[in-house]
Amino acid sequence: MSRTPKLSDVAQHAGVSVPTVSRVLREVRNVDPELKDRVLLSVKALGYQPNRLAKSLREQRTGIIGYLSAGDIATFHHILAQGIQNAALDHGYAVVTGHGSTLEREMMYAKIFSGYQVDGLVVIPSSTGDPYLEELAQQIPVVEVDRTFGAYSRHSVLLDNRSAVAGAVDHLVALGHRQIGLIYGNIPVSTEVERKEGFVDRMQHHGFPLRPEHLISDGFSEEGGVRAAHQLLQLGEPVTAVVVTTNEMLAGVVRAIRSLGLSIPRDLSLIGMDDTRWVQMMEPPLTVMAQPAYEMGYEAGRLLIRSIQDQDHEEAFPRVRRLPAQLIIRQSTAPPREVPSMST
Amino acid sequence: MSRTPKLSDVAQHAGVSVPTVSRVLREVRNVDPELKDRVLLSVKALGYQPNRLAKSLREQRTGIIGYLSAGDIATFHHILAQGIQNAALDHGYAVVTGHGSTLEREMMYAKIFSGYQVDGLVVIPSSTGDPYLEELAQQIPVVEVDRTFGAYSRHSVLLDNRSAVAGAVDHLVALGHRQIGLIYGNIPVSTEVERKEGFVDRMQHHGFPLRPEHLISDGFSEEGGVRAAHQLLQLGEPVTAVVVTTNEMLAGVVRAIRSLGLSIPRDLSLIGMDDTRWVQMMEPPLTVMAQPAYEMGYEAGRLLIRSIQDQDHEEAFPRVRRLPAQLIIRQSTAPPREVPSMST
DNA sequence: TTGTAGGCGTTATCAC
DNA sequence: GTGATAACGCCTACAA
Repeated sequence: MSRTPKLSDVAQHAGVSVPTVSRVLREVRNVDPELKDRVLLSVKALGYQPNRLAKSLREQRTGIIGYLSAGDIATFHHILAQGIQNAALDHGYAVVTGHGSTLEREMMYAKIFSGYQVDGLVVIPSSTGDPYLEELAQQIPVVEVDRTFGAYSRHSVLLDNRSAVAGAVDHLVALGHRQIGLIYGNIPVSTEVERKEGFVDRMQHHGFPLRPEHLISDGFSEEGGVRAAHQLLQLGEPVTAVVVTTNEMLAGVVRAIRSLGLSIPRDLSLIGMDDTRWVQMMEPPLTVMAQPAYEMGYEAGRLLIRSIQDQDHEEAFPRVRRLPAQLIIRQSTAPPREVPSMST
Repeated sequence: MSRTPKLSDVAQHAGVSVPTVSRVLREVRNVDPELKDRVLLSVKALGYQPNRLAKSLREQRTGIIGYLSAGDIATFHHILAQGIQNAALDHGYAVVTGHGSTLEREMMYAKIFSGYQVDGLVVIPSSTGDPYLEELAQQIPVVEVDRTFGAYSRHSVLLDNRSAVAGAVDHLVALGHRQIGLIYGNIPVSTEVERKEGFVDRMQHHGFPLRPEHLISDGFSEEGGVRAAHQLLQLGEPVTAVVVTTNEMLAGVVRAIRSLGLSIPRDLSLIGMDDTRWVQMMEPPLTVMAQPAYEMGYEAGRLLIRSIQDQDHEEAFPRVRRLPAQLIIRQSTAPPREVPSMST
């Protein structure tokens, strides 16, 4: 007998045929109760565990989904991954994970996933031009999460970025701010594009003239945030409030504000994105738009699995699912100071 | 022809036999250069991709390793996971991930990994009594990382917890502190045990009398940190410095210190564990013992894969690999204030 | 050097 | 209701 027992071992032990054991285990068709008992006893006795590999090969489906993340290593994407994990677990799938924030790595993982015959893929895309991913997307369902380029998949689970930023703007406007700046990342990813557009739209909705110099984009990093903040805050006509679209840049903005000797929220109101711990522990705790990271992950996993199991009715599915952000008001936002040059 | 081309399709296309194609692709044995070219051309033409499932079934090894994490969702374990991912990628393995911080989920994942025939497993154990994990560990190599119960595996990659805490103590002692408190988690996990022991040993090494009331343990959470800090700081004979063994509790300790109106480091020096962003963004930035999270993950992955590929020489391997922490001095530690009651 | 045959562990199709 | 038999895609003898 081999190292681990297989169906034929159980069959021999129980004195029945291999297919009978298989049928008992899968509870398919009727099996004589007595034989069934004998089989189950033998399974217990031998400690039989089914081999998913053989099952997968035979059934032409692995029960594995891929998760390819190009996200940064901050908390948001980690929590999102938990959501996917749990959705998979709840539906009997396993997750093989890859992390690739460059096109090269994304391509490597696309090949790997393809080789492992994953049944579907959740992806936070890093680029818009991965030929392997495109090919994969034609063979199996792919769900984009967090960001989209619209190229790979028919389905996506995204934040309602426009509403999120609009909510931030509304909050600041209600406090009395009129000169509001936006700091965002300069890479053409959907989140950044939508957040910027949402900002512009909402400012116009409120009838505020839009000053191009109040929209600053820079690198998607802490350093980018530092540079953008310096640029924005050293204008002749400074803003009284700033919205920052990414957590990474937010950290840089905070550092810059400190180094300029400005006080939050006395001199400047600040709204960030993503409710991480440091945002809560800071002095003062920051007002942010919180993303439902776990829910986004779970929803992406669930949508993918439904998509896998339902490939016929595919067309009926929604293509894009938007989840709302939540404004969490802390102490980094307050009414603007009276500006002497304007009030006198 | 089936949906995706297989070896026989390539063979037919190239006008050779199946094993020839296989041999060309695996670059094993000599193949006539002309046939080889024809085969490679056909592979390209058909877009053939090997099916790992069949390969795995045949070879009795999957090239998949499991990663079971019972870690929290803070940054440390996420970075560690990146290390494992990259070690796997570098050696041609894929990673299927599970997250289970309870015994129940740990058992579920152990079964899943077993079913997928993973070649090995890296685990941050959540408990000491998972029968499925124990069984799995007898069949495939298992490496514990971050913490150990010593029950599942012969190998582990851990922080040098004793030295880490000793370094923190030394730093505080050099600043002039004598009354140093320790706040640690009250669950019997190796990290907490070792850190506490390291603290006690080092205090005794310096010849300072150890006061039991200066060693406070509480729940492994922010709330636990709050409670522990209140308990420690409201003693008759208060400490001038505190070492906190976990990031979660550290957040609670900071909150408690603030609510008590104490100033860091004027009234109290503070050293934490784990160099996360919030620790850097805080006012003042905290002095911490930084863990080499990525390296720990990579090392665990590498050790596991070596272990998988080298099952014969297994015995020669080291059982425990300790990686050093690094003291990062920021502004939460300073000499203690002169205590009037003692100096006058 | 190349091809043929058999098997990895499972499920599906058919007789019985 | 049950048991042979074939097949999933690949690799490894062994024979040609």
